[in-house]
Amino acid sequence: MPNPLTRKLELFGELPAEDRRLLDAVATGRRSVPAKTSIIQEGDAPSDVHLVLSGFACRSKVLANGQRQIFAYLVPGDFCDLHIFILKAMDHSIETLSPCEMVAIPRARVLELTGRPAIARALWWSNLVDEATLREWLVNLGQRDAVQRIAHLFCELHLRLASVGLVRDGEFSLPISQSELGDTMGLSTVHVNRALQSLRRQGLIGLESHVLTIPDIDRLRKFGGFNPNYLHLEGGKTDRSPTGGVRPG
Amino acid sequence: MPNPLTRKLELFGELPAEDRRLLDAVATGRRSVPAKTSIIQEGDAPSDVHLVLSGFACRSKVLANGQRQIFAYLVPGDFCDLHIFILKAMDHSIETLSPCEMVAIPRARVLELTGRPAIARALWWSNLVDEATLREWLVNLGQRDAVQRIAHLFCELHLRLASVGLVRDGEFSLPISQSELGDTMGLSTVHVNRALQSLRRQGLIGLESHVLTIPDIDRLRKFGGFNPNYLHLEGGKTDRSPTGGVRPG
DNA sequence: CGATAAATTGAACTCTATCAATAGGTGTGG
DNA sequence: CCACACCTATTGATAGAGTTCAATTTATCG
Repeated sequence: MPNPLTRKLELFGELPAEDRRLLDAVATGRRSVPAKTSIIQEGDAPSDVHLVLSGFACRSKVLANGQRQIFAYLVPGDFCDLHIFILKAMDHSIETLSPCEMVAIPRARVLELTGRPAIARALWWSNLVDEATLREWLVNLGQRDAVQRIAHLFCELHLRLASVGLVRDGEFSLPISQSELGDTMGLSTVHVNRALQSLRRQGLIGLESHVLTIPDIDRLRKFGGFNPNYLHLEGGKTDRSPTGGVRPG
Repeated sequence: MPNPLTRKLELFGELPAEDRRLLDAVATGRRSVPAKTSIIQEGDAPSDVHLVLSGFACRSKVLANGQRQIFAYLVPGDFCDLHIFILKAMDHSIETLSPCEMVAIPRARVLELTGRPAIARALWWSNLVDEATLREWLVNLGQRDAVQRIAHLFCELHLRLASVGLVRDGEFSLPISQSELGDTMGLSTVHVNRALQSLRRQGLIGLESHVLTIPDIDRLRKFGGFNPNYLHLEGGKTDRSPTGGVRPG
């Protein structure tokens, strides 16, 4: 059973068996981290690279006045801080949203991985996708109203989680609070609540006890103006169907 | 006289003379591009890498309803599309804002550059800074009101342009319209206009015939909540003074 | 100098935030 | 098992920031 990192990187293209073995081996020594726990603080210079194996974490920054902006969700298969090889200090923080399983991979081990050309290319691809995602979030905050904005985010999570096998029958676990959603979308908690009700009322989503249900993903995509091209999944092993290679079940 | 690319990359660290020579040589064959001209369209798979030598260009995306979001300004020394080595197609467009001078560098030439370890590292650094900038813009859109938002953008441009020698006495050329500013900040043209007036009224900026004057950068930074750490200039040849190594003149 | 784009202003309207209160859930200690 | 504390979700009412529409003035450019 491949770990989520291997699974994600193979979306870019098939990996040599030896590479796959190396990647799978990296998931040993996992540790459980409770929800709402800081992994890395702004200003830190971590020596290990952290990888999420289960649960949701996030990148975020807290302003002087206490406002917080979350600018990425880290889901299983995502690296937290690959840039430590270049940058002197973190310019943002990383913390868990839900209880997570993580591994801390020593620099040397990561260098071993990036020494393998296929892995290096896949990691580069993954980094470019992260960057494209950031751009799409900017479009989301700049151009869409609250309801569309949240719909768009849910479409993205649906696809990203499906690509690591975490979606079943259009349902997936969304272990975050409405206030955290607000910090993600630049909205107040109250308004997030009302936007969610609007989505439910329109039958676009179901959301109960932190399980999100999307009865008709195409409808939600149309509503939120979601176009999956920025996730750059079309070149790899996935197909070009409207759902971007993701099928229920 | 080094070109702006060389100058920018040396902010990360001194380069071997031979590397510098290679980088400077890349600026031959420049061509002039008028304002508001498309360089690369979403969906394209460009074969050359484009570099800005003078003027302002931008990354942007236009939604189905005609709304546009600009998510990066490309100023002298910035590459437009280094990712063509990995991604199959552009997920956004690039166009000039002002008249620009650009060069199209063939893939092979770029590979020659990235074959030099010091250049490769500097380019990686530059890419990470671009990504951090994107995150900061997300904070800007998500958490700050219109006036602070614009103030923050101006502080960033001040520092970035100063780092390639384009700021004199707190003044620099800002060859973009208020409507483009609006597309950048997720604001209507009308509101941008009023926000600019507010900044002028407070004596935080002067802006006349596309020349921006910042009489007191520290005051503007405080107002906009600007912290230059995300531009990661502190590790290179610049100092740690409050202006991040940038001095008038 | 005329034509066109950009900047500016006013007024009405909308979306989102804020304040405040209530209800539901969960975990802890007794 | 209950009481309590605390956090999350929900609802109502009000205020504010930003948009939209429309008109006018000011630049800019051939």
